[in-house]
Amino acid sequence: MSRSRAEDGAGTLSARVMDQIGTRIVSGAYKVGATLPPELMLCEEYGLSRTPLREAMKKLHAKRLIAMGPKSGTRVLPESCWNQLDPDLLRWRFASSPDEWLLGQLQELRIAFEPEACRLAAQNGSAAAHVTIREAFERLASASADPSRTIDPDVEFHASIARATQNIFLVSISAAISTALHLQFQLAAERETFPASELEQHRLICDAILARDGEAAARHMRALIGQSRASLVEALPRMRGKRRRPASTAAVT
Amino acid sequence: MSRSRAEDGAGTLSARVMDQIGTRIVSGAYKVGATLPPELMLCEEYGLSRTPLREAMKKLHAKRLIAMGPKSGTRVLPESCWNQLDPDLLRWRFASSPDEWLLGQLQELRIAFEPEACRLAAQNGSAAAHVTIREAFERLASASADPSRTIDPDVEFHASIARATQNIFLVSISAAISTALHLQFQLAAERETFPASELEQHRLICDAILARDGEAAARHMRALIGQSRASLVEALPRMRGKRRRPASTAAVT
DNA sequence: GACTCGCATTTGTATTATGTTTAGAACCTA
DNA sequence: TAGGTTCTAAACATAATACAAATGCGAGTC
Repeated sequence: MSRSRAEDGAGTLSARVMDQIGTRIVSGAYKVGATLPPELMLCEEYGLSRTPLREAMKKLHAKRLIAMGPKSGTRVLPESCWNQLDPDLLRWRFASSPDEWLLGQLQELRIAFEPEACRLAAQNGSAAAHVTIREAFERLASASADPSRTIDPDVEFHASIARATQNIFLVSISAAISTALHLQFQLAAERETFPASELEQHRLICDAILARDGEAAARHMRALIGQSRASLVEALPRMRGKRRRPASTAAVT
Repeated sequence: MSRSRAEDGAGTLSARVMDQIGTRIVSGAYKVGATLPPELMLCEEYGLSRTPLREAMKKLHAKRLIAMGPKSGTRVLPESCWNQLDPDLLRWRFASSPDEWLLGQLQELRIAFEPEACRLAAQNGSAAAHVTIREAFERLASASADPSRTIDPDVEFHASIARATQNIFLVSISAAISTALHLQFQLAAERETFPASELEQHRLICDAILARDGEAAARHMRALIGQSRASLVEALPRMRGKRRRPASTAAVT
């Protein structure tokens, strides 16, 4: 009975164990390609029975982090197989090493995704969806004095644009980006006030979408992401400067 | 012993049951928001014990199709929560109703990502990755006489571009797109020969990337996706013309 | 009528036993 | 010795059962 039953966050036992093992995989404690211990050994290590352990394994399997087979054991799949957009996986990544490389990867994803989302939101978005975007912007503007309170409206602003596209895939990707943005904004929340230039950029995006000018909205979104990155790289060195290289993303052809 | 043990495809029991229940959810047999039968009832219905059934449920949970709780039962989550890029989910969608709406959604996703992927592949791609792209193109060109044999090289062409970006998120999205493209190309494979204009467009993309001209590569990719869609909408009416509207993607604000 | 308490239902976890698959060793043959 | 075959056993896959925990819902009470 080494586990005090309340030390981890809430949720079921299988969810907590999935978090633990997932974190260990992402952090490299269980290396890619390696075979992790047999189930019975893991049961003993984490102090639980096979039922919840296997349910945790099946969830990791659904996220494509591991492969299981008789006799061969449970292997950690190469990172190129992982479902990198899974919110849980993103949480584990940010918890493990929110380094410059990860933020750069995220930046590239946003540059690909968000301008086009703006274009579609301007083109396809319903009037009600546009109102939601405007409301999120106004909540952001009214909270801009207190940076810690801008996180939620800022994330919601970007998410509401994605929803306005009426595209299920972009909405789904937006869920991943929202998770990552929330974690990223927490890193950058130490600044004293929300930068006025970024707020202005949000306003330009909002206005362009409501005017159904998709091209301008996309352009302003690109500018915002660029600004956001610039303000982040100067805030990042306050953290530990661990450096990670991909090393396996495009290795196996 | 109602189950003949070989009627379904290969794989574990939990995987097969996950496929069945997932298909039913996607097809609407289990409606969004509804509470599906208790576990013991499902066990009886599918003729198995709770252990593999729950493992299947946990995988659906990891894909965010369902939420489970004591007494409250197992509910089908709204589509906006689903991980729409999961390859399994895409398979179920195409099996259920590969209609014009779904292909339009996919088209929008591709327009958002593949041009930017081309730009990054031209900019960041290693020489080896570029060779891989060229090889995929050459396999495509040499098979262009027999459309059924162009499917795999064509999918591999797009996937190799994604890998060349060295961006884990784009590679992950590419896995979803590859699954969808494979299913989509099978629909369009009835044409007699691979269109010469599309092959030429592939060549332009390939050359632009190898010349590290990201802007041109992106432009040609946009053109290709447009052509691909045009050739598909005329091939689609041969299928049943079921019409589906989203109805819940952007409903809950 | 509102509030509390307890019951019944459903999921969550534990335990044990047995079946199935397959990597790897042992063995046999040419 | 090389090659293939068989065999074994380790590990996962499935089953069956029991109990614990949580919670929606209704009965009972104030």
